[in-house]
Amino acid sequence: MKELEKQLQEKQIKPTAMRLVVLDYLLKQTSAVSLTDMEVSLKKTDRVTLYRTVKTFEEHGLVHRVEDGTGVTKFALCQPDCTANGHHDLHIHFYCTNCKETHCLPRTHIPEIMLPDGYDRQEINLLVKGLCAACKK
Amino acid sequence: MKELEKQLQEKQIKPTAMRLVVLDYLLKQTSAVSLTDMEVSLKKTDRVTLYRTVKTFEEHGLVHRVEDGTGVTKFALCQPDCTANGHHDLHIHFYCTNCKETHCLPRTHIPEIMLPDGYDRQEINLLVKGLCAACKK
DNA sequence: GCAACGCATGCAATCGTAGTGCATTATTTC
DNA sequence: GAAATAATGCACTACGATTGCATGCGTTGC
Ligand SMILES: [Mn+2]
Ligand SMILES: [Mn+2]
Ligand SMILES: [Zn+2]
Ligand SMILES: [Zn+2]
Repeated sequence: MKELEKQLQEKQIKPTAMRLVVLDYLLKQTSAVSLTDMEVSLKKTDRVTLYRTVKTFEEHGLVHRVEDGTGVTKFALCQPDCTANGHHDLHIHFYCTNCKETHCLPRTHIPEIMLPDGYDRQEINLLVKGLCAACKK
Repeated sequence: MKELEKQLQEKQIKPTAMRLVVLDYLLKQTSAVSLTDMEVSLKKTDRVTLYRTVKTFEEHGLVHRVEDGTGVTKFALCQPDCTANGHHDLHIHFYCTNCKETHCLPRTHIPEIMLPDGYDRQEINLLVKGLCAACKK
């Protein structure tokens, strides 16, 4: 349990009981989760508290939000090099149209994009939809 | 006006009064629009009718939806080669963090993505956020 | 022309998620 | 331990998406 506390403190997040539960839950996930997912899995937790917990996590560079085109925001743990000053784990997200799961693909790099003249890039979101490895078989 | 009717019929969409109004409006836009945008601009139109109109357009390959991370779905006219069997105008979308407009960049091609083994790509959504040419100055 | 049919439209209502306000509770500081 | 500060829980609001249903309207067969 001390391990979880340390992970929070490294990101300057005070380790409350609720936050430890949420972090523990996030560490066990293999795909990005919505607030509703969390609410269902972690019984007895208030949705708004979860909302503010992941918001805090996001602001401190512990989780990033994933936009997978379903309309509901999902969250996943960041790679280690994210901080409160910004998220640096630029990677692809994959949405499986069969199992509806959304995966981070941190190994898959985003290629350089040539924008038209005058456009100034600040951020890139690359979402690939299709069948995940488990569903393809 | 016959021109508009023809455009609908080419996509197998029956040209009703409402649909002509919506298509005319979409042709005049320089950025993707939300249902609320349409509702405000086209007075006296019912939101649900607009919803179903663009849905019909989308199903027939006349418009495509644009997910720009704002949480609200936007729509824009397709390139000519989209049909009811699928949208084929794979291109980048650009969201300007200053003016909040979302542009299709149909000239900017999406580079090839190498996915991990087992993943099967069906669709790609590439969203770039930053400053548009007008706002950068 | 007219009746019957099917699709399009408009209105009301529901649903689901995001977000805010505020009182209560826990934690830190002195 | 008391005061100050931060986190939590509950109530409620906001808003876009979506459905159900009644009505309107154009097309077709007669
Ligand atoms: Mn990710
Ligand atoms: Mn587009
Ligand atoms: Zn899958
Ligand atoms: Zn702009």
